[in-house]
Amino acid sequence: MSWTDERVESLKKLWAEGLSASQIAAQLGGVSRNAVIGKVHRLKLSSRGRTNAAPARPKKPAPAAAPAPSAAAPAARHKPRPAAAAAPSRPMMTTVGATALKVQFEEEEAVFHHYRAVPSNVVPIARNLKLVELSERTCKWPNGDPLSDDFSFCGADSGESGPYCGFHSKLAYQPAAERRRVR
DNA sequence: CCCTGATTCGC
DNA sequence: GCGAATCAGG
Repeated sequence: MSWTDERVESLKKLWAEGLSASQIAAQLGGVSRNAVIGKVHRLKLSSRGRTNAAPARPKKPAPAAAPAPSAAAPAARHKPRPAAAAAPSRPMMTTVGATALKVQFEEEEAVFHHYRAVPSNVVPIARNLKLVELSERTCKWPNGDPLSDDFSFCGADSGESGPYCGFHSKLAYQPAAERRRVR
């Protein structure tokens, strides 16, 4: 992908809207956040309006002495960055920004509801224990309204470590993993 | 560890 | 000009 006038235009717009470089990169597609940042700098768009008290970072890396790894790989200038993976067909690329944020929020909502909805339907080896009946090895997945009288915990064997049984630990941790994968 | 932008420098 | 690698920081 190259920086066509159109793409540069979108970049300017999104950057002005306050989106992060990675978010912009996702919106444009086909570029990394580094590419976006690099372009932003070349366009001299840095400041972004806000009060930039100039954080100041005059540090220089200084390549340091070469390790001289004897029979090391020569070039090694390869990049394991396909980068163009994302970009899953968007209806309109013209109206983004706030819209993008909204979409992201709705996705989070969906995950949250999934997280909360499933456990009430499926029952592992639950014993529906009260809070005081829990031990180190009992699953602490909550069932019902905490303010209700019949509020209980799964109570199934959770094994040596972890607050949840095998079933609920998946429910508890999988959504987060999926969310991460989507990014 | 996740993320952010900033900088350098080989291409 | 481009952007990966790296840096500094939240």
